[in-house]
Amino acid sequence: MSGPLRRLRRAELPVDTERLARFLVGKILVRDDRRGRISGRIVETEAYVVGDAACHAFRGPTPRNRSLFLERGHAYVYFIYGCWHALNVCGEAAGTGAGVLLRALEPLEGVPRMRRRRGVERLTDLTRGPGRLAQALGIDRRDDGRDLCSDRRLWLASDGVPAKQLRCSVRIGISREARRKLRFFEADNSFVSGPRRLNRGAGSRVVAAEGEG
DNA sequence: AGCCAGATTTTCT
DNA sequence: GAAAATCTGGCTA
Repeated sequence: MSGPLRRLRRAELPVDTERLARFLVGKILVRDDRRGRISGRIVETEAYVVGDAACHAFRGPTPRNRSLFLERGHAYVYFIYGCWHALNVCGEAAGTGAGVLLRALEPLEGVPRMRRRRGVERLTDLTRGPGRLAQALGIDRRDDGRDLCSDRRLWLASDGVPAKQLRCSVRIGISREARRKLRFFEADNSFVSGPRRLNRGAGSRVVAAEGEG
């Protein structure tokens, strides 16, 4: 059910953060180093769009968020709650701050290393949630600003398999602009984070996919 | 299955 | 000095 990996080119990334958030569900995030490869299928994203008070770029560039203003396809990695990192993909033209938070992966390669890094056994505890996935892949501030369309260590790929059914809901863990439905995920995928009420039933609705697999 | 409190530190007001 | 795009373990609010 998965073909060979093909690196995503910048030209095929939508030039719009909300569309990019939909586009990235079903794509692959790859971590390569001398010990081998860790990869996972992106099953949940959130868009933090232009003019959005919940977006870290809303009040303009600071030392922390400056890479969020890079051209689409670059990484913005921030540190939060004293112990976690989270990975975003920039979604607009250079100079415009907006991006897509990668919230959950379905593990593909490198599961033993993910287990060691996370200190847990259960497959669904490895990469379910933004902090967990960053820890499983060893992502930290050193990855901030990488170009995911050209970097050797951290990059985006497609295996040609599209997401089955895409749904959207409100975003998780924010207070500002909390009603906007900018969270996207694959329906009925057990690696998606968040409360059940958002993932099943009336808390979410079906949306059209963005592009091919 | 759902909800809550505590951990922990950077960042900006 | 408070808030923060979270996670974990424990209790049933």
